[in-house]
Amino acid sequence: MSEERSLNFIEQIVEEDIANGVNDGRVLTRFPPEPNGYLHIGHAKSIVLNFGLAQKYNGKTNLRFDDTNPVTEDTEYVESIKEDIRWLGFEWEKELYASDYFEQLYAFAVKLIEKGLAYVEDATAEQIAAAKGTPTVPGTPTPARSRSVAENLDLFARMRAGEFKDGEKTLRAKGDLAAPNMHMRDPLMYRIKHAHHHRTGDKWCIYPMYDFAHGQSDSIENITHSICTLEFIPHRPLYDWFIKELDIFPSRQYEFARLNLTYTVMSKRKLKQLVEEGHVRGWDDPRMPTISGLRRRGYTAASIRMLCERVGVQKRDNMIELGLLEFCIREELNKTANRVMAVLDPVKLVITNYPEGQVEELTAENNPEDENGGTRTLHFSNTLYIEREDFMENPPKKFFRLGPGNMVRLKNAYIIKGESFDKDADGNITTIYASYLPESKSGGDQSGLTVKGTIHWVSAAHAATAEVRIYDRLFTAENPAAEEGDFKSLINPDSLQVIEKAFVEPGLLQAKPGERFQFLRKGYFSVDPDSTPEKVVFNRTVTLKDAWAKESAKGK
RNA sequence: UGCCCAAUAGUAUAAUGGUAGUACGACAGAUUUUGGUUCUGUUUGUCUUGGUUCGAAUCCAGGUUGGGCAACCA
Repeated sequence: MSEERSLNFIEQIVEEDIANGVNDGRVLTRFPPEPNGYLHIGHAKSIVLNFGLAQKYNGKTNLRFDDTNPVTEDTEYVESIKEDIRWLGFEWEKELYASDYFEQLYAFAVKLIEKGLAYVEDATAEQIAAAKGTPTVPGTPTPARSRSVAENLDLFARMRAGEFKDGEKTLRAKGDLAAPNMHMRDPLMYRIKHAHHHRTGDKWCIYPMYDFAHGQSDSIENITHSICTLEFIPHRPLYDWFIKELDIFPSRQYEFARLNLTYTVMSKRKLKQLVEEGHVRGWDDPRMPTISGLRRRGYTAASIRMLCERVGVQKRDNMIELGLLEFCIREELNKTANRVMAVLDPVKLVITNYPEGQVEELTAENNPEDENGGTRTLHFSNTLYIEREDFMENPPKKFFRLGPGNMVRLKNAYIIKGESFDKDADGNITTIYASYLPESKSGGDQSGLTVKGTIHWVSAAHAATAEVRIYDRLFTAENPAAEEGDFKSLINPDSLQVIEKAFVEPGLLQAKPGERFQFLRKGYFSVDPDSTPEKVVFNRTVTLKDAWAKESAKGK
């Protein structure tokens, strides 16, 4: 009752239908993936839409695998798709397969033949294409178009019986060869494929085409609102035509614009290529826009759902900025992720006036955004690691970190003042020396000083090591699919950086795969399934917003 | 070229004939033991030309631009 969110155009249609008593107000949607690849975030939009609509209007959603092409499909994909939908937080009413309807669809085809609305074609693919004409030139009938009903019935039965080779015959609908919509010019309904199907095995050698399977499957299930993407708009007249001529339940098709995200690709074909050619480590590589990739990267289901809700549902093509997805995950993790300190690019810091060998226990807040987040104990000593970028030999004015003579606070510990440093033969700083102010201890600061900067650290003697994988956008172009040439030439060569030995708080050794943390000042990280008890592996989900990075980039 | 779909700040999205609003971003400031968070403020928009109307982002017509379709893929 609280929010007054306006309805998207599909919700408006559904509400009108309910108001008009269409289907007695019943709402049944379906999510219909072809099991030939892994789900990506574009599918998430469809899932959130279909399942969300049903939830909102007291309906149900079926999961239906559109498995009408045996040569591309596999059970492996079926399993991953189910896992991903569940992970996103949705449960389907029925798990169904278009292949469950092969017998029924065959009967539908026979009915159309009997009505004189379908015929068995002898022509090859090339001949059919040639006879279809062009958008401006009407098609011409092939000789087979005038076959008798009896002959068509006989031939179609023999197609099913396996008397013909692949490509030798097809079943076509008798449409309108002059139709401006090319899909109505005698579209194919069945083709012969002597191929093993992942569910029906070798029972069938003829398989229905999308156009003769999808709408009919919707109808068989009594789907009320069949929601698909924009490219199926030209198929809708066919969808309606089959339903009308078959006189079956009138499911209705509605189309929305698919989700596009900057700096990635969203076509299954391209994603498959990235996997098969080894540009990424697999479908669940954390750089992939797949659901499994995003999950491994550390994205939560809620953040993906939030994105889908924020981008809305429309008919205009769109390109969503990756930044919006990042906003969604930061928004959630800021509230839920415990803060820890991790030094990714370490340099040694020695506190010259802190007694050698002394160890002090300090208290640190786990999450300032969470009152019940609790605290943990940190160990402090005279030798620490800090981030290399947190020290500058000649700091510019706005650099609020450590430098010779500069003061900075060590998070949860003391204020220190930079003194000197050692360099190796190559000019790299090897050790930084600083002094600390004993009266500036966190929680009971008596120093009266305020410093601009606070940096994170770990005690060298107490730190654990971990592998940290830093990810960046997979492509260098905003819209790789739109660029000239091979999209793979636009792959970002620096999309993965592996830090073999980062220093982290020792407590992190107990972290379990999937756990998420904020590495203070560095970003949100989640534990990768590659982790072992000996070596924890972290994936960087997303950086924190970084005002300093922006500021320092200005000078260049 | 034929048919179809679409067009509102940088990106998305609302306003359904009656004050063009919201979010993300950007910019500025305040707060801050994370250059994070939070808070405040600022900036930028109805593709175009006509028409209907007291009144048009919205309806109509023409144009422009972008996208889709012409697979034995889905």
